[in-house]
Amino acid sequence: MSANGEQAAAHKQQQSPPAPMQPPSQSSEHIHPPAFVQLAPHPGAYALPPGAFSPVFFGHPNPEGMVNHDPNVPQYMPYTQMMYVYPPPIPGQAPPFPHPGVPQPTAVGKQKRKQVKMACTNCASACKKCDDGRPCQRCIRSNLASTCKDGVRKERKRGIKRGPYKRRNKPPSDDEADVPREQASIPPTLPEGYFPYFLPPPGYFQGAEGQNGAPPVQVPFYPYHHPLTPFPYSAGIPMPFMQPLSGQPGPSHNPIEAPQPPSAKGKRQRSSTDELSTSKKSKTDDQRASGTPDSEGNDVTPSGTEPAAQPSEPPSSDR
DNA sequence: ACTTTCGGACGTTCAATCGA
DNA sequence: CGATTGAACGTCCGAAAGTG
Ligand SMILES: [Zn+2]
Ligand SMILES: [Zn+2]
Repeated sequence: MSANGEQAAAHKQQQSPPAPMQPPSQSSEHIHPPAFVQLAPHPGAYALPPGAFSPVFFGHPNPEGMVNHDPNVPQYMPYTQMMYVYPPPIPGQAPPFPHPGVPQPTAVGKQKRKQVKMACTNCASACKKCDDGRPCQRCIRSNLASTCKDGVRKERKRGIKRGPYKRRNKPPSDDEADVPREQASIPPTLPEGYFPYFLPPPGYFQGAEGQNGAPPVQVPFYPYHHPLTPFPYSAGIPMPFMQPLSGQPGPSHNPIEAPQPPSAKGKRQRSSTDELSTSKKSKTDDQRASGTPDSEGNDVTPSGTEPAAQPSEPPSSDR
């Protein structure tokens, strides 16, 4: 199948993949009720993104749950660095709106899939996820390491006429017509140490809005660690998930969780003419003995020691 | 229940085309 | 000639079919 490039141009949305950056183990019973912190209006010179709130103090709701038991660290620590407070991403789910620390979903809230540059022949024929190692992890588990080798990429056809291209889009003219006015007010780059956690949609904090657009009085506080901004209470702290304050159907704001209609594809009938399966594989498969593949699609080793599957391809793309 | 197969969504590459 | 476009080509998700 992989050789057939005839694809319909219409890309229909597929089920959203599980959210990445899932902690190794997480249980819903670790969810804490949100604590609340007092907020103050943004004192700085930078405009807050719409919907962002600027807390002055951060505190862990439950000192028992703190990982940092350093007596020098106050239980309710003044956090002088400017931050925006938003609900954290819920493990296993995509955040209801963009969140740093979660790989940026596409505009429709979908996480981009990462592919290896070249799958081995075994994985390619099985249409399964490969990795950059040779032998790849899947072949190792399937005792196919001896036959694990790169496939040969076809040479692209040349001389194909393509017809006229669409008009090239000009560099955005002064009147950035496409940019919604609210977004245009957001500084393109926040100052160092600032990062928008979430931009809750309007009405997300139901009843929490202040009068005349004034900052809300209280918002739930969630410990969350951003890699660029050390946070005193970060690792190991279970993250409660934001629920709408009252009467709101929870996941409705999450575009990822938009209810998918039951599969529209018709039933697939198996064809007996199977050319790919001529190279028979042994009877092992990815998820075997590994429980389930992790959210990223990386196979998880039984021992739970992820074999550093992604050797982080060189940032420069060949060209 | 587990394994295998594979339809099709979607990511990547790169030749054709465009515009300066 | 560099930038952009967009289709060819590729990976692999996820569900159905097969198997014991
Ligand atoms: Zn492989
Ligand atoms: Zn392999």
